[in-house]
Amino acid sequence: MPHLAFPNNSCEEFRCATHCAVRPLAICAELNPVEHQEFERMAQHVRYAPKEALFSEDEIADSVYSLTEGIARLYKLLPDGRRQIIGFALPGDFLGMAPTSRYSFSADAIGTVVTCRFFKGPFTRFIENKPHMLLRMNEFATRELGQAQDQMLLLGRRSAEEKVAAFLVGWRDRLARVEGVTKTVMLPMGRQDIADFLGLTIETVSRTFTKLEREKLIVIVPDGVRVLDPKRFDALAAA
Amino acid sequence: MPHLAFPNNSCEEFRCATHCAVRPLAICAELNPVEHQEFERMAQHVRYAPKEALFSEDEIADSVYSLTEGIARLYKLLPDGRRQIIGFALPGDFLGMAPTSRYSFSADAIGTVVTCRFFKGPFTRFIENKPHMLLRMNEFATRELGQAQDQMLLLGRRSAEEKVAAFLVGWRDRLARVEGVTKTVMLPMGRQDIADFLGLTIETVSRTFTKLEREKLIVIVPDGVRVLDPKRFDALAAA
DNA sequence: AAGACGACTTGACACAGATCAATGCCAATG
DNA sequence: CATTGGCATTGATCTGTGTCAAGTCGTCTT
Repeated sequence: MPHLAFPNNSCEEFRCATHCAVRPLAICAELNPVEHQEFERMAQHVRYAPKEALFSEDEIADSVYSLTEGIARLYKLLPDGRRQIIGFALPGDFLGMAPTSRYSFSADAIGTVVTCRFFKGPFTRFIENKPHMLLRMNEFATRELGQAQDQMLLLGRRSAEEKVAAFLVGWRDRLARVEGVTKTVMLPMGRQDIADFLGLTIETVSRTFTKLEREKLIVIVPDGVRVLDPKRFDALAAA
Repeated sequence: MPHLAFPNNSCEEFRCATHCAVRPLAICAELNPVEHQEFERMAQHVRYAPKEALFSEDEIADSVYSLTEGIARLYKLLPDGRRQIIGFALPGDFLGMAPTSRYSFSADAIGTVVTCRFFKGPFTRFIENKPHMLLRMNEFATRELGQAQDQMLLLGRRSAEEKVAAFLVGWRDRLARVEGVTKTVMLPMGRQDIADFLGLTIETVSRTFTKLEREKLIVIVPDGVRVLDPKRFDALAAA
C-alpha cells in the first residue's frame, strides 16, 4: 500500500508549526505566530488507518479537518449503493464545510491519513473576526467549486478515454503541488475508485488504461502510470 | 417566452433598497442601512436581453453580479462545441467569483435578466473588512458547492429517467424559494438546455418527458410541467 | 393566409460502455 | 508451499442512450 511522499512516521507529538510540511498550502498558512499558536491549541492531530472513515454523509457536522498527510476519498452514495466519488483530498485540503448542519458527503482514508481536526464551535469563533482567514476560506471554497465545475463537464460530456486522460492529467498536476513534478504519476486509489470518480465501471477504466498503453501514451506501473508523451496526452485530456 | 414572476418592468431608476424583491435572499441581505447605502453606490443595475451574455469563460473577471430578476444559464464549452450547463441562476444568486483572474464559465440570460453589477476592486475593498459579509459569501459558496456535488452524483450515476425526475424536483424546490410553492413547475429553459444540464441529448430528454407523462407522473404544459403524483415523483428523484 | 422558422417529438438504427463471466496476479496467511 | 482473497484484466454479449432523419406544432413575418 503506497503512501506517496506522506510516510507513516508519527505526528501527534509534534506541534504543527514545527513539522507540518503542507502548512504553506493549508488553510492556516497566513496566520501570524500568535494566531497560529491559538489555532494550534484548538487542533487535535488525528491519524486514520487505511479505509477508516473521517466522517460520513448525514452525520452531524461537528468538526472540520485540515488534511496534513495521506489521501482521502470523498463520496456520495445512492440508496441502492451506487457511489460517486466527488473528489480526492490531498495534504493541505480543507474538509467538512457543509451547507447544512450535517455532512453532505462521506470521507475516508486511502492509505494512512493524518488530519488537524477542529470542533466547529471554537473554529467558527476563531475565524469569524479574522477577515484574512475568511478570505482564505473563500479562496478554498472557490477553488473547490471550480474543480467541481470542471468535473461536471467531464462527467456530462466527455468520452471514457477523455475522462481517463483528463483524470490522469488533473491528478498529476495536483500531486505536483505537494510532491513536486515527477515523471510517473502515483495512483494510490484503486481502479474502482477511479471508475466511481469518472462515472464509469471498473472494466471500462481497466480497458481504457490498456488502450492508452497500447497507443504508447502511458506505461502502467505498480501503483501508478508513467506518461510517455505529455504533449499528445495533454491534448487528449483537453479535447 | 415566459419570465416567471420576474416581469420586464424597468429597474434601473430605483434604488435597490426600495424595490429589490429578492434582497432577503441575496448576498447583501445582512448589511445594515449605512453599509447598504455604500454598497448601493458601488452597484450598477444592468438589464440583459434574452440570450445576451453577462460574461464569458476566459474573459478577465473584472466584475461580480447579484442576479435580481430573471434566470441565467451558466455553462462551459469544450473546444469542439460540446456544452455542459453547470447551473441555472435564480434571483438572489451571486455570480462571477472565479478561482483565477478569468471567469471559469460563461453566463447568459434566459429571458430578460437584471443584475446588480460590482467591479471587483471596489467590491473586494468593501467586503475585506466586513466579517459578516465574508461569512455570507462563504455560505453562498458552500451552498453552491453542495449543489455541484449533488450534480456530480446525478451526472455520474443516475439513469436518464432519474436525471430528469431529480432535475424537476430540484428546480421546483429552488423556484419555491423565490416564487413560493406552485402546482405547475415553470421551465423557462428549453429542452436543449435541460439536456446539456443533465448530460443527455435533447431527444432523450424529450422521450423521457413523454415517458413520465405516459406513466401519469406529470403533465406537459406550455413552458412547464405539472406534477401529478408528488409522492411517487420525489421517490423516483431520490432513488 | 401562406410560408418560414424554431422548438419539440417520434421512429429506426448504431454504438459506447455496461454487464456477466472467466482468468491472472500477487501479497498475506497458515 | 499451497491456499485464500482482493484487485485487475480480458472476452463475449447486452442495452441505454446517442445519432440520424422525418415529422408536428405553434408563432412570427409579410
